[in-house]
Amino acid sequence: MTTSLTEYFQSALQQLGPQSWWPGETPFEICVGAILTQNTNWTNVEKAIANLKSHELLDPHRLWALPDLELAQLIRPAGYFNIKTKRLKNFLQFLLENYQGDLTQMFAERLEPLREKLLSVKGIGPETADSILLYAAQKPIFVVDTYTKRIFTRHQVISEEADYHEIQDHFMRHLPDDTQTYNEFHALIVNVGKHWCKPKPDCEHCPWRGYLPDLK
DNA sequence: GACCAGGCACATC
DNA sequence: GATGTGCATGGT
Repeated sequence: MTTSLTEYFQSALQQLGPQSWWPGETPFEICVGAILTQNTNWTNVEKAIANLKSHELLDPHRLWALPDLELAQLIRPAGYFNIKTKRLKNFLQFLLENYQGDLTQMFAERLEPLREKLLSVKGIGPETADSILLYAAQKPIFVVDTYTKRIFTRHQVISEEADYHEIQDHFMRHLPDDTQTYNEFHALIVNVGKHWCKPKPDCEHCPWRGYLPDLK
């Protein structure tokens, strides 16, 4: 008995409700959050973003003008603050040089070319690029993260050795090619991953317990 | 005190 | 091409 991805999606949506992602107010805030949350608990990222907000720095030109040392101190709670300072500045330089700091201009580009350009920015990898494209630009691309790999390898939907692109491709082939579906499904996956499919899983209470393959 | 969190780039073999 | 390592804070 195998379960279609659409069934996983509908089941989680019914049990957990709409997640209303991304947890950010503006497209620029989402871009910043996507970089800050790399390998980091979201609650830590929230503190960093609150610092930027209180200093009225959630703006491409203002953030670019801020000295690296000051930016690093403000985003300190998000961890890896030195490397993330550099990554944020790399993204800002890209945005300012190519689109005059205007995300609307940047998002007017077609999905595939823009994805390639984002990946060329040092510090933006596939998950960060896709998060920006899906949640800030609202383009139809599926985001793969550690939870996605963990949950669906445990469920034997994908193989252990599948790479980012293979997993993404699998999801996009088996789901409606639709921004809202990709948005909601990824958010539901993170929810399930955070609460039940942890390194030490709590399968008994997981919304997807009924879909677990029989283990010997 | 150990473990974990919505990655990514880089060194080394 | 595969594998290992540095980056860092804050919550459980």
